Amino acid sequence: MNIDKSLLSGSNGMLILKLLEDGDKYGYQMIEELEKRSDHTFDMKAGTLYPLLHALEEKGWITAYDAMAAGRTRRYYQLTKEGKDALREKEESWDRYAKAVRLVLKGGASFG
Amino acid sequence: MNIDKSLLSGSNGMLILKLLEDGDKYGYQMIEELEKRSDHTFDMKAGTLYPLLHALEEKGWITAYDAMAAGRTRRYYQLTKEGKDALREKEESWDRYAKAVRLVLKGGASFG
DNA sequence: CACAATATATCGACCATCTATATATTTGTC
DNA sequence: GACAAATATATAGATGGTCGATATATTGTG
Repeated sequence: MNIDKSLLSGSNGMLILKLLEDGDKYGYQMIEELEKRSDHTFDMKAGTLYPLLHALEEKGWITAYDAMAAGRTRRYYQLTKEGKDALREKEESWDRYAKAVRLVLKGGASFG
Repeated sequence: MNIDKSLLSGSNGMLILKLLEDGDKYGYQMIEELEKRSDHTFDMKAGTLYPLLHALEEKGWITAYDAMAAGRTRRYYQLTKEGKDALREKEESWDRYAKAVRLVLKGGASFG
């Protein structure tokens, strides 16, 4: 693929960045919101999310801070400027990819 | 994800099966047609395609036969009944997945 | 008090894909 | 006729994303 392949398998990164557009969130909350917002299609695993959050942090796309809530320390994540830019690019890549898949699935004769 | 994850990263299998719906094809031809039909978005590598074809063959979704064409022996692949069923399932999974991504990207407030 | 739900985290494994490489034939060009 | 480019198939090694399993600690419920 000549389009960002890390998105195609790794669309989870895009989805997490998207969630953070609405405001800071902690890990467990993201799993729940992703499930709700996807109409119960997505069920991201903790074993997927936390390594992903750390990877996004290393890229400088999100930053983390600890805060007390409900008598418990929670680790909140915030979208950075760079994260917003990355999100925009990933959304564009996704649109292109989804459109291309639709073209192939619509299929029939050859194009060109 | 509670939907067929092998599709999400591995949408290539679905796309190949789809191409074969139109008729038998050989490997190199599939790479070219995929590029044309996707409006030059997809550029599948030979190192991706051939292992994939062998995997699809092992699953019984396609069968292979050799034929002469242009003074050269080519290995053609044909979609089986099981392959057609698998394709239908993968298309449904793709629709669900793409719809869920759209929901998240449309985003904004929380859903129920 | 036990148990489920909440909350974060790491590890080992698997699988899809890529790059690089190998090999052979056909077509086009000088 | 020689050579390069395109055609055609194939495998090996590496990378990267995701999962299941596991660990740990707290909060709410019966």
